[in-house]
Amino acid sequence: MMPRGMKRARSRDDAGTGRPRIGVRDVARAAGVSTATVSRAFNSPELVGPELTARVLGAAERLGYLPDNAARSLSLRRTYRLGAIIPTIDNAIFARGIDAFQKRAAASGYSVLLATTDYDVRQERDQVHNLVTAGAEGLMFMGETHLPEVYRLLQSRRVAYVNTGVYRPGSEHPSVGFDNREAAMHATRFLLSLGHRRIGMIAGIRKENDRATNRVIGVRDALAERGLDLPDAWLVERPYDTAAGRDGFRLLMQRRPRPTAILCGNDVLGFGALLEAPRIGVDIPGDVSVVGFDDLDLASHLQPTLTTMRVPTDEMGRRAADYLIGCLGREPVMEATRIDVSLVARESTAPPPVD
Amino acid sequence: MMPRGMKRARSRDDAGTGRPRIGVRDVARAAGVSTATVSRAFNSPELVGPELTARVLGAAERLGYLPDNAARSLSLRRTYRLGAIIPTIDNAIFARGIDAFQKRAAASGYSVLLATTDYDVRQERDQVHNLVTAGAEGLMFMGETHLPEVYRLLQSRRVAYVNTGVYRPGSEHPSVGFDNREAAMHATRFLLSLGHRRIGMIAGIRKENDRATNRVIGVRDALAERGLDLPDAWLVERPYDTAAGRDGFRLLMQRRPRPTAILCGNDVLGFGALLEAPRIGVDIPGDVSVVGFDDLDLASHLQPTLTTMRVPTDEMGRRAADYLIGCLGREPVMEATRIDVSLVARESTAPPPVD
DNA sequence: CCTTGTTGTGTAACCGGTTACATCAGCGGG
DNA sequence: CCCGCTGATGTAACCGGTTACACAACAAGG
Repeated sequence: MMPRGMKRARSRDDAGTGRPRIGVRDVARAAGVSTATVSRAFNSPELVGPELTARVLGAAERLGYLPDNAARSLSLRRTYRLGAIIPTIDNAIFARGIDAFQKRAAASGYSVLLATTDYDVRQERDQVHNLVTAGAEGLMFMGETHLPEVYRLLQSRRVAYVNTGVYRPGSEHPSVGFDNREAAMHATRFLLSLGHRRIGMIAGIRKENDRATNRVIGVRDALAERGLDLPDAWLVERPYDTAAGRDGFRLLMQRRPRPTAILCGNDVLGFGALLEAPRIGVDIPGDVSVVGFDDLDLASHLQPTLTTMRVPTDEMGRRAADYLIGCLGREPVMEATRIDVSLVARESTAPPPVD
Repeated sequence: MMPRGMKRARSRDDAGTGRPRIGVRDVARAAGVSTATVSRAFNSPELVGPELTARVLGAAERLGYLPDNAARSLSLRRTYRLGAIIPTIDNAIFARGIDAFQKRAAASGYSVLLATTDYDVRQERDQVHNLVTAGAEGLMFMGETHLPEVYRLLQSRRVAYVNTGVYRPGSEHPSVGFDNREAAMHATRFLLSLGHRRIGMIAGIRKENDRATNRVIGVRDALAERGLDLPDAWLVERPYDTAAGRDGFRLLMQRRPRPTAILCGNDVLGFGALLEAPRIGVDIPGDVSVVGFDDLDLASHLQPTLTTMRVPTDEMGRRAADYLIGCLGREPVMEATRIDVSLVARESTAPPPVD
């Protein structure tokens, strides 16, 4: 029969490849102290005599000790892990937000798990489940439309979360962002102030997307203030990519009467409009004005430069991280944080043509 | 003195907010079985009688049991967590790769930790440290230039890793990607075949960036094959953003003699060139041909459309995930995987002007 | 000199799944 | 009828840090 020691010896190396993993007990032995002292030397050195601390750290260094994350998490009942769930990482606006979120999280000792949903709430639900079982203590969402079971899961597991890209002060759900309806109204009012009365829109897909939906509502509401409306013929709904933007623009340009200004659901659609125009002989802004949404890097480089709503997603990502970290640290946190968006007027907008 | 039970009771709820967390022991009690059976019912149901399995799953469902990730990781000595480290998420080419990487990982039950380095190897080292201590079992890198201590850490911790965006069959480090020098040579030969002899380059920052470096070398080598060279005056080095691309293009256009073709270190720089040209009265491709690198979405939409090297980063991300997962599953894996890149000829290239 | 603190360190029991090993039931063959 | 084997289930010892509590040493105050 195998001696007792054998089993333990095998269980402590990496899959039989030799080299046992080094733990607090090893460091403790090497430094001639107890495991408690080792742990304290790392996490609260002020509780340990200075020369002992040095001895422990020295031994740890010498042995190449790195604490085991899983054991630490289990013992502390804290993972220091956040999750971020976005529709797609392929849109620079989300990418930038995630980048800022991750950097801020890292600065506070949190790591970030990433997942994408392709704008599908069912994929979102699955990913939320994945992230939560992977130990995420806090989740950053894009938008506020999530399946009820998602909110239920978060509640029952006591996972902190925050909806970004939206601002909803009264809501039961925390948010960091801005009011999409209001922002769209602002952009629309700008077009109205230039003299436009026939305003069309290339919107994103509204199904299960509160931001896309509210931007359309914003345009409608701003038009309604002047007794105008947004006829179906002037509203096209397209996925957020450049080809779709071109396609949508071409379609709107075929309408008669045709709109003199077009508001796009985001910059990528706006780029499509800008790039399609010269190919079908439409002058921007001479014939038609175009407004985007997000202010991506390229907006200021295309010809003409694109008038757009600037959305500081990096700021949003940082604030979202701050919110979650604050929650988890049991600090007082604001339930809703407003991020300032502003209209950046560039070359793609002008008064409507006189005809 | 506080009775023994008290402490345990407190330690089992979430920070005093009530509701004790539900564990295998609770499920076992509710189902009238042992903890071993509960565990087996979840992880290897074939070892458990069917009606018992059902009883266990039912009880778990009823109690809202979700296994604790940390405990599982500790016990299994597996985290099922991968890390991805990229220069920046703000470039669509990386974003797309990460997206594919994450999706493939999720499909195999792995979650993905994300970190960015801003093209700085010291930030990279810190992030590697973060990800490893956060429990990453495998790491995906961009490029192969990493600090020696990074490789040392990975080795000593037995963390799997793979360098992407490069292809290095003989190397001691696994890679998934393509040969950047060769790809740049290919693009350069294309320009040569159009008749260009004065070829310039807007390169990315080469310091600590093997891909940027090798692309420059590739251009040089392809030119050398024809007895040509790349004078310093025709090589500008710029960070990967559109403004820098415009700037670099303007500079090259001021050189006398000026190049008739420009190869850009990536598409973002290429976009800059394309967008600057009309503003300074340069016709592309009439006066100058421009080639990009990556084939981002916009490359086929700008006017003129951009000739570029297509790099299927999504495929690269998937393969990288496959590689790491294979390693961790102790399956046989290839040490180097080649990803096909190809030149996509579009409107931005033509024979040089006759002058 | 004997309390009463204060500070520093050690012991060992946690955290919550997993699984080696023990146990027991049922079954076929000798 | 008994033995050995197979298959299902239970018991309890892990995994590796953390920390409540015990305890020792030493200083200050009475």
